[in-house]
Amino acid sequence: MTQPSDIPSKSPKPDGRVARGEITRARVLDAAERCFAATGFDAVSIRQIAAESGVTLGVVGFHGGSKEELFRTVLARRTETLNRLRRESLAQLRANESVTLEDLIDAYITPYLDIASRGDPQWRAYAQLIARLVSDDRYYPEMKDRYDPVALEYLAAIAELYPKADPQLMATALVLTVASMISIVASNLRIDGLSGKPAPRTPLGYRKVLVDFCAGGFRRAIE
Amino acid sequence: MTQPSDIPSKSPKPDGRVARGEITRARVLDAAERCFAATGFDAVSIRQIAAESGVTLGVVGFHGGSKEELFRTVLARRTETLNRLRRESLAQLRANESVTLEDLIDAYITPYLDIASRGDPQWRAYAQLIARLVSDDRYYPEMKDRYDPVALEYLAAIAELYPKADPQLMATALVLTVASMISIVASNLRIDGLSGKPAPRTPLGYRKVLVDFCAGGFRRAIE
DNA sequence: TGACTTTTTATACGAACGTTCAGATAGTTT
DNA sequence: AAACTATCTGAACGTTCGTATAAAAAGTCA
Repeated sequence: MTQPSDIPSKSPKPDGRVARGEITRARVLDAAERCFAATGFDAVSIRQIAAESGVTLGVVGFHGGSKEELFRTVLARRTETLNRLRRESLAQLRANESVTLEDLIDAYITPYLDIASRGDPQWRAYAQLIARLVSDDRYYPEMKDRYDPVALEYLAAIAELYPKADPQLMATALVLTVASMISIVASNLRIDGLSGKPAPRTPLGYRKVLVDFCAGGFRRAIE
Repeated sequence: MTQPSDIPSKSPKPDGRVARGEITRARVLDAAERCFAATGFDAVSIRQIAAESGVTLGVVGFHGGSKEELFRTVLARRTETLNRLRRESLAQLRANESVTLEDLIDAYITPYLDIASRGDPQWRAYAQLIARLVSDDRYYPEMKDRYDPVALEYLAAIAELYPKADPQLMATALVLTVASMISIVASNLRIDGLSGKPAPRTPLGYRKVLVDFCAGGFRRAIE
């Protein structure tokens, strides 16, 4: 079930063979990703990560460095892929003649819903890890450099549709859009609780209502 | 500056005098509230809370019990007040002839923005603590019983305006509304980063754009 | 094969953790 | 004043934490 990861190995040998420890390293990072996503940085111990990845304690330090370094490595690992997906969605839209606000929001949101809904549990873990961090200003300086550039590209594209809109209102609307998007990934529980029926199983099941909500809110907020 | 707390003391003596340790207990709970809000449950040590409240280590245990108990006490302490504010807002609306969706959303989110913007740093801390917890399914079972009843009252009021709307879509829209509301309290930083200008200083400054966004999104999502 | 590098094991260290408690202190009641 | 209860102090307990490291094992290259 685990599809091949699209994360480049750190140091491939010139002849193409990966270094010996690369498999172990991936196992450690994957386990760390799952643990950090499940309970957050502080609640996870190196020993838990070691047990989860099936290696001994020292190996985690050998491949991951300090706990802080390990955490930042996990954070950084998949951002480029996610950014690329979002940029591709945007480029694809630009090929069309008429682009709506709904198209743009859908293009921004769907890659994230997509990876959170994939079969690959690692991508799901990463999506949940991000959801855990956005509510914490401690990690913003780090996230800023990784995610804001693409967000600004989308803001620029939206600004073409609404040239007279206040930039600050648009930035706020985008932040609210992201918060809505992430809340869907972070918790499926509450929607179940508030409506009688069981909610969709995967984040992708919320794609339509999410785009509706965010686009409707966005348009209303900036006018 | 610290205005009198509206939290009832635990065990007032029959003659009205508070028990001796009640002041200390409040100091401990306040300090715990600030610490938990700042960095989350796991990153805070009892010793930090003791230092923050200016008492010795044992006193924290004496008044707060175990760390888990202390945390749950802090969580529970202010919920009734917040629920009361929201119920009062709703009751005030019902006195009016015509109530709009905007009115209802404003009535729901304003008490929260209000306490997060107050001078009292303890209410601000509590608001941020809540923001930290909603993204964590571990605490949902606990939060559910405290907050969902009032949320359901608002859902019912909205349902009166839109009798034909799908309950599940409405529940989803409310969850997205709450997520938007909380994201404003959780982080002021990103909006600054995405627009050039500095953002409003307090959450209340976002009241209008937030109501616009959520009401516009809500109406669009359920139709 | 033997020298060399990379990886893994097993263990240890000091620090910090949550919790407990006997005894000191202070306030209240008789 | 004496007995009593509530509160606080200071120190200790056993555990777990992150990190470091010497030595063993495995793999690579001459």
